[in-house]
Amino acid sequence: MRTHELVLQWIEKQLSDGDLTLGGRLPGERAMAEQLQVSRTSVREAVRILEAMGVVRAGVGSGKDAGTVVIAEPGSALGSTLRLHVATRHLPVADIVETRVLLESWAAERAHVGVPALTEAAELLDQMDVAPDIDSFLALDARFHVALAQAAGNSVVSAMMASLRGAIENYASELTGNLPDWNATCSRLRAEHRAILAAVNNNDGGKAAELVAAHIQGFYKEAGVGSSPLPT
Amino acid sequence: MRTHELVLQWIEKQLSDGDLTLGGRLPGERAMAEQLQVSRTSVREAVRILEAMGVVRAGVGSGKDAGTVVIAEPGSALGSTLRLHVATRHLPVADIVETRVLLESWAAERAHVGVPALTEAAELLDQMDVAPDIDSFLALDARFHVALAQAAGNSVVSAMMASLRGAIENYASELTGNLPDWNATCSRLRAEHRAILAAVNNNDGGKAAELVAAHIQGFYKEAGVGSSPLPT
DNA sequence: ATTACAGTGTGGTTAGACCACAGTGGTAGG
DNA sequence: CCTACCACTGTGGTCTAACCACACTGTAAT
Repeated sequence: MRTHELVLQWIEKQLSDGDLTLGGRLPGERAMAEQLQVSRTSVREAVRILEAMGVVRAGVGSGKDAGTVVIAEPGSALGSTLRLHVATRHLPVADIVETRVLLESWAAERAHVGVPALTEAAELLDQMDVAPDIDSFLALDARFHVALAQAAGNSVVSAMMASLRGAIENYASELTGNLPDWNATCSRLRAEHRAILAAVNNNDGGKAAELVAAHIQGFYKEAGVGSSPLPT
Repeated sequence: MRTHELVLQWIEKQLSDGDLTLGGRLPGERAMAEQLQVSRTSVREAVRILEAMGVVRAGVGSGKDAGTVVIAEPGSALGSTLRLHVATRHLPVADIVETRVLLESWAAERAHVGVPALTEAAELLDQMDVAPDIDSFLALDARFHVALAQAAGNSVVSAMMASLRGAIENYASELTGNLPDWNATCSRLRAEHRAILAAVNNNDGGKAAELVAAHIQGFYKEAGVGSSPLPT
């Protein structure tokens, strides 16, 4: 077993034993190196991995933001991973769209009314009405969909949707070039968003799920990407 | 921007530009360090991150398995990430079970008959009939469910199911202690697996989806975990 | 009381060295 | 001629020792 994996194992044990909790600080890199009888290099490689996984955040200097502290951001970490794999051309757009439909319609059907995520979703819709350009509109759009998914209260589904956000923004941005009339599409999307949120707040989960599925598939169809599943 | 992030960016560009493809080799660590005018340490940290993401695999020595080569294993990478976050107690079991039901019933309904993954699934069932102990049975069980999910041909859903595999094995192993009679449960599970596979091969997607959902929820219910969604 | 500054500890980065490993190719012995 | 051996080469893996920038902290001078 490689040295940095040993360090990783040690830190993971501290986590599952509860010796390290959310917001807690890891010992300094030099201290860990001495305690585990390894070089600081190996400790650093382990920390780098944890950082990439969204488990810790490293900060220089001293005080509140300094040191290596435990965080919980699986979404952004899974997002970078997906982005890298998309770069290797091994995750087709159609599959991402299909997965979105699956996750989001499920979440829309089970959204808990009154949850903070829905308030955030409503605010995002207001911001989208005055978005200055296409890309900022799409960024808000992606955040709206993530917020909607969070409303179902399943942390795994939330993390997965958050991880898709980056990919969604990218592809949406590329596909807008295929649209005949952005202004018309934009207006339609905004109306659909309002209808979805209304259905959710009205406790009409079934309708919300249908609307979400139609909303997502409608955009990608219009932008020139079919929604039919492709074999890997 | 930190130095290793610069290296990461450079490698990602090589990937999206197609200069680096699946199975391709990265330049040696020393060569990259010189080319980018950074230290070998920084290059190594970047490579370490890519390795954690399942984008590359590092091998010592020379020849076929040597050097740092581009692979595509988002599943195992996402799996480790999820495992770490479970260790921080931020991903409840109930959410994982719920997500399994969602992904697997969807996949069962859309499984493509005749695809290699289904052949593998059938072989796994045969091996489960002669599994020597509980843990190896559960390991095969988890692989069976992943294979089933792959049959739908959506690479994103496949990667997500693969990433859940580790968590599934862990929790299933812990929960078997709650079962009144393992032998009885094991027989039932085997029969249910056969029924699911038969429904899939019979092109009866709807029935397969129902059976899968009942199969997963049944086990966790029997082992003492409710299937009701919990707020985060 | 306020200001300026040296001190301390953090992660970030670098250079240079050595190791184990696995193939390659030359060479000595059969 | 063939075989067995062995030095060579290039890979990632690890380690040491140093320096940097940063941000806070305590102290001393104003």
